[in-house]
Amino acid sequence: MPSSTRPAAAPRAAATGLIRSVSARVTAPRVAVLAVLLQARRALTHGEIERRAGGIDRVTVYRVLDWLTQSGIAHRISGVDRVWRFTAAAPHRADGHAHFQCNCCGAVICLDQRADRYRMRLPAGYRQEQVELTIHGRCVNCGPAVTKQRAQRRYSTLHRRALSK
Amino acid sequence: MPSSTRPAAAPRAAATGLIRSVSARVTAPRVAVLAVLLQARRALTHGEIERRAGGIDRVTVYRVLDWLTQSGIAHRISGVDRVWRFTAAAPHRADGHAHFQCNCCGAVICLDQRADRYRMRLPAGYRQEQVELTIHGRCVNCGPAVTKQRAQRRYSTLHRRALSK
DNA sequence: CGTACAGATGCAACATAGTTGCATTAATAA
DNA sequence: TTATTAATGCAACTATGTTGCATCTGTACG
Repeated sequence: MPSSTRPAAAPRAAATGLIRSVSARVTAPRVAVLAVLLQARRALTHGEIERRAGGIDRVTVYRVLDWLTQSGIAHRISGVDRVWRFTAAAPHRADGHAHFQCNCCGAVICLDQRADRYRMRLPAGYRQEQVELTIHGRCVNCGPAVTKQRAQRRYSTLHRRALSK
Repeated sequence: MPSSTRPAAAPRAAATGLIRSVSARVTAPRVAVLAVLLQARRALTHGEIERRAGGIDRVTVYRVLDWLTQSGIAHRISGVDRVWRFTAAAPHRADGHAHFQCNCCGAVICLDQRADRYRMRLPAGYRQEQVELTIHGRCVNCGPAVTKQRAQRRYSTLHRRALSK
């Protein structure tokens, strides 16, 4: 099959289809960014997406990600490290699923379990709208934990460092 | 009681005691910051703490908050708006309790319910260490919701604005 | 196929939250 | 009272994200 030999071709075609499906303009940055998300096995930060998409303006990447999120094509997660991460929003997990974030490397993945079935007792006058449930721990790449305290200390600082490269 | 007429006296005394209880130096910035936290009825951002503590260097406030968190005296929460918020860590809620964050004004409060009883199925090789459970919705001050979509759009932008003043 | 135009892009400048290095100050122990 | 050592304050820096505006381009329409 000569037309499918380039590895990046399939995600780009899927990206184009998704963008067209919300009747929006199919532009190079949108296709590139969405193709990156479709290929990722975990949630990516803006920086990671920018690097993988290659040659697209920083601001445009922000705007494309905003747009993808508002269109429901992508999904935005806030980690403990004050950084947004994005995934292509597969339909089965469009809303309310739980996440995992690694205490060591900061990587975020989506879990299958729903979070929005938890109803909490709130003070009078408060209304529950969404539930955000994130498990923190060690991912498969980071192996078994060091001490609990060391892990704690790494929480905020190391995350950012490890991920920004 | 002449010694308790100044309203700020009691929190400051409590703050001093707490700092001494971990055998650390009792300094003016530490007492001021911790007294602010002890008086707060919700989690405060760095900016709010700095303003309320009055006249303490920005960096020192960051360092005091870091130290309070690492000493277990204070407790750090990451909201959807990429801003740390801090509370004095009451013993009963030292670990694993849920939080509420308002979609409208961004305010964060601690809930009584524990979050760490939730065990999630994780992919092979992943280890659960902490659970973070945050309910998003409308707080009592912000009243009933507008449309769901409008609330969504406000999610990231309005939070920061509303809170930074 | 050519053209018009809404809307997307790219650039520069800005804003905000947090961090680092280092000289000075001050809380505690002796 | 003094010495020691940790904490402070200042300046400069980094990272993440936003805004304004001129230019370009994907799409619809002729």
